[in-house]
Amino acid sequence: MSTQTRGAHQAVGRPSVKLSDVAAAADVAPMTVSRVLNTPERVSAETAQRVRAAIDRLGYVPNLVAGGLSSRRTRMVAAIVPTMAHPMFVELVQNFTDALRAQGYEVMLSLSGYGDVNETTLVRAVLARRPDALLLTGASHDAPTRQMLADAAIPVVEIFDVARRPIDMLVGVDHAAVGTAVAGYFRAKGHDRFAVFAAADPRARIRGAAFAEAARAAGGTVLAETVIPAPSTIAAGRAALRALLPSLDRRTALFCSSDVVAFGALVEARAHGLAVPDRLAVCGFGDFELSAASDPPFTTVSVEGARIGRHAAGFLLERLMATGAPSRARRVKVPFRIVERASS
Amino acid sequence: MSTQTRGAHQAVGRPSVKLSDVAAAADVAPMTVSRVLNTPERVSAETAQRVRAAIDRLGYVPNLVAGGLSSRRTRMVAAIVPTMAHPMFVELVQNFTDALRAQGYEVMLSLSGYGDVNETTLVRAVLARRPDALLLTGASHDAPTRQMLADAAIPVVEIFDVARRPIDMLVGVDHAAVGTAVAGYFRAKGHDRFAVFAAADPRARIRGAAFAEAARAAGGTVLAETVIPAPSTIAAGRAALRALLPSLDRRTALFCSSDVVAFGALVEARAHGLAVPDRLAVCGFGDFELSAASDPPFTTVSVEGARIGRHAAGFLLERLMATGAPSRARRVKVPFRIVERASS
DNA sequence: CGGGATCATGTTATCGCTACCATCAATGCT
DNA sequence: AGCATTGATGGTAGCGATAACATGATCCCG
Repeated sequence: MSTQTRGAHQAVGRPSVKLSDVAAAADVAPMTVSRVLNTPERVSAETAQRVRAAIDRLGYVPNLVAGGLSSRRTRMVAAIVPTMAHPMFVELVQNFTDALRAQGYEVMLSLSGYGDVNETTLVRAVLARRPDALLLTGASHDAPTRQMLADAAIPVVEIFDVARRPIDMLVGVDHAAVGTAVAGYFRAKGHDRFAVFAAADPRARIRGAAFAEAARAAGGTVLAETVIPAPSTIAAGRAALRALLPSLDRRTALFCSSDVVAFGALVEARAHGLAVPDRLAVCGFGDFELSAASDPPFTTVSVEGARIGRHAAGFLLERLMATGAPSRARRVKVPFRIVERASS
Repeated sequence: MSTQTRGAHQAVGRPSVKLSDVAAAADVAPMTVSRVLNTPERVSAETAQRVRAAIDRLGYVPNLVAGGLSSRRTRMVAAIVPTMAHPMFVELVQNFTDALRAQGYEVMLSLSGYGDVNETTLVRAVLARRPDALLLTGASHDAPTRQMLADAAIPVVEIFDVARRPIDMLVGVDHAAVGTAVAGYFRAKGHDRFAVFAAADPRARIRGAAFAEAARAAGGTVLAETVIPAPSTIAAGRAALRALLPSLDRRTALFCSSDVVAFGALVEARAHGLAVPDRLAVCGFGDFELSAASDPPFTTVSVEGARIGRHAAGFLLERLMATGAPSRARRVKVPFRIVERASS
């Protein structure tokens, strides 16, 4: 029937419809079918219509693996985030994905967890798929990772952290400033006894450490700097507060590295009849829906994930769509906001 | 320097290290390098070592795009789930990913949302990347989608729903049975007035409808079948309960299609001084951490996402690793469990 | 001690698509 | 009218890897 010479090699499965089949059916050259799919403006309307009809008739689904190899562009952007259990990341990824999809890129999502997967290994696996660009959470990466990224020569945007020397582009959140700001907020309310529950995650620890430091610098007492296993849970928040109870004989201000932990602490406080905010003032982090709906609703730090996602996508797209303009490093710091509620 | 003939074609960017470069550096044929990476047991120890040294020295990262085209195996499994905002899906995906990773497959995750993305379009985009297998949430798919999946000729597992005629394999949850069981549970507690808040998501609606039907069949009164916009939020649960308040003049049993909604309903109930469980009994769905930590902790339906993920991965792997055994359709129904707590 | 079996490695021919250049017709401009 | 320009389409040559087969070398055992 067709002129294709089917190699003896790899005769597995039914041969699927390919671009050349569509070309034959529409009586045009394969290259023309490719143009209809990728640069339709360079094909005459009637030819395009004929080709589209053939595509529909044959149920052709382009093979982006082949296309990616040939063009050296996979139209895919990889995103490495620690978790999707955190609503901020959900929103971030959603916005990042939407912005890229609008420009014809798909996002390949990889979850790194907290420490259980080796970053170098993960990045290598991701780069093996040859993404056109990469989003990376955090801004401290080891030498082999940085080397691989440099060799890959693709746009990279680091998010959710600040770095002295970013790999390429950065959409950061200043976690130390968050800790300091929360301490300042509590001080302004007259607190002089503090405690902090921080998850065993680099950025949570930075927030916690900065909080403690600022609290001490202001002459306050830091009763505890409790480290909570990542990922954060309500139960861990309850447990941490339970352990702290004996020290809570006077008015104390507590900063939790996550709203989930803060909620747990509040539940435990209530169970022990500890008055909030008179005896224990609480501030969380993340501005999850929970923080507003809890009883009492609690104060928290809000960071707009959506904004980070959009910014990051914008930075990458600027590079990806660049016609000839020199690519420049970009960095932006995303603001945060203390949302005051009844818990403090 | 090297013997490679670099085509004039596609001279973009710095040429990255490729398999043939490693081969040259290690003084072996390209095929041998490929073997070291894919079937090391077929290479002598000393050659393998020499090749590995060259790989490390050159910082070679294999190109899976090229490998995928050549072998027609991408070592990638696609997963389409509606959201990661639901902890059950997070757990499901995590377990699915882990099980596949252990066998050398990576998971490409796509979020379909609830209705905003056209499934056919999404599936086409996913298949264009030629995954070796596919996980699909839900079990009702339109004709074009089914056709594409048939043409793709890859193992497909549908999850979280039951179907009369699954596409291929199925790891289901019987949502109608959930609704019926919850109604039965409430009846056993002497309830005769019922209400249900169900999200505008196919499976949530099935749970809600089955609940209402069973309640009526038992001679009960169904005060409301409230549809909540998907995705579920605490606020929506509060609003729905607020609207229902005028009807709650007598003891009523409420089933919510999500723990998030149930939590919202409880918060609102407390705000209005409605006694739980005496006046309002509540049951959620999902067994989120929230349901146990809330005050009061509330009854919910637990479905093990981890189990679904593991099962689904197992089914796919059975096919993917099949040596020659005839592939058979598989289906399993994952059980659910009503976890009784203080709210009912 | 010889021939088939096994092991380690090399050679060849694609996988399905697209960049680049060539071709040819229609068009614009002086 | 003559010639450069533009637009639509086609032909060719890879992209970087691997399946299948080919080749020697080594091995085993009667």
